[in-house]
Amino acid sequence: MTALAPISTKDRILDAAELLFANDGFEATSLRAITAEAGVNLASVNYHFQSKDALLHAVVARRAGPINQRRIEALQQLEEKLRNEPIPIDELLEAFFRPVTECNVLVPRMMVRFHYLEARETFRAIYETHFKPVANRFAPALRKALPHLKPEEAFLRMQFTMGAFAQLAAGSGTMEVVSEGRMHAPTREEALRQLIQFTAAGFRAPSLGAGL
Amino acid sequence: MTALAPISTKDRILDAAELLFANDGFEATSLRAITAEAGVNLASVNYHFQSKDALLHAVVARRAGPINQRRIEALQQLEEKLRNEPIPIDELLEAFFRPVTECNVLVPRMMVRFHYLEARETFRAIYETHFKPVANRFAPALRKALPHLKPEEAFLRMQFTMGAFAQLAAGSGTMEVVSEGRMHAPTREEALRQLIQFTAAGFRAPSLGAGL
DNA sequence: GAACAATTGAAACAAACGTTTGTATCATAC
DNA sequence: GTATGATACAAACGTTTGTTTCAATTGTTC
Repeated sequence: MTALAPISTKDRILDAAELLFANDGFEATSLRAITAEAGVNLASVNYHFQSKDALLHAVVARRAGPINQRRIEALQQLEEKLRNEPIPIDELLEAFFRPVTECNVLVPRMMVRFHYLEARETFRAIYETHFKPVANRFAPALRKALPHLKPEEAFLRMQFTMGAFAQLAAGSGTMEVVSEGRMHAPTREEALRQLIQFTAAGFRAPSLGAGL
Repeated sequence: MTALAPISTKDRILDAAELLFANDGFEATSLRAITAEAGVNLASVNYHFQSKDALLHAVVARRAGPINQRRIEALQQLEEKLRNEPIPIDELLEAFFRPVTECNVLVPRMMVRFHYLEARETFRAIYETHFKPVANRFAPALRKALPHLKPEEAFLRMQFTMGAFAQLAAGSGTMEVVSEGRMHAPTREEALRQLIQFTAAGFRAPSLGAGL
């Protein structure tokens, strides 16, 4: 086998775009920066993909597919194990988040940036294609796990959870910077466990009742 | 008194920039879009402010000052009321978040976009100036409120909390869109109470101990 | 090894960007 | 009544953007 596999131009573009989109954002990343990083010609982006927007779709699609597949597999295993019993909220959260934390660190950061930041219209399409189906798949199990919450409350807390994860995914190195070196960043596994510990407790908190 | 006060060019630019930065982001918003929205001449941005970056600073500074002042006032009141007793975590969270939710809705959304999205170097300066001081002011009270957590855990959970709030602030209309109209968005007061309920429970969750 | 399609390369395109320029307008002060 | 300052304006600056063009090169198939 070859020591270093020859990487196709297409993949080199995807890798570079993923890196730069994650670090600088979509708008701020030029095709020239991408092709320079990838070591390929400028025109090859429009040749292999059709436009910068289509490149963004391809970058996301390459990662979202496997992640969502593993999410659904994990959910199915839980459903089979527990039959009709409600799935505990922390196991549900782990099924949803572990596949993301176990892949390349760049991916969640990039996705988070798109999640509520920029390229609004383009992201809308990405959301509909790659995130909405898996969200709909998890929704019933989530409802069953949270019988004490009204639908609006459960939904709002799921949003909080997404935000907490986003903060984790987006901010690589945030802890060192903000604490000025006094603290070390947790490993990915530690961070995942802390995220689940935090958000599961949030979900289990009593309903606020009347208000909402 | 005048029914509708004449708004200065400078303020019209600030208002328009705040609106467009919040909705489209910094990079994606051109000075031409800002001046068109404000109904002023293109050059007036570089006249009243010096650059697009400096305009961003001004937009943030106009809002961050009053908000942080009210945050610190609320914290002082809690400290005086409770003397040396630890401040309950939910009261601490309310002191921190209520001043933000009670101001113009655009502001938190805009700040969130900058918080871990774009204009990295510019935002670093904004963070150091407007957010770091108030964060340092709250830090000791937070530690005292969370004696069961290691410093790293407390810090990580504060990050989760920021992310949960960010999701709330960034996504105006998210609930209607994602739920496809089945749910109505909560009022700001309801959302704040839900945020505190969720994150306070997260903070109170037991330490994970050894790992981190 | 010739023929052909697929891919890459350098260069150029129009459009949009942030910024600068020079001048006009308007108060207020002398 | 004229000089002075701050502000507003239209126009153009040079640069960068995403995209296109077309010739050169590569890889594959007969």
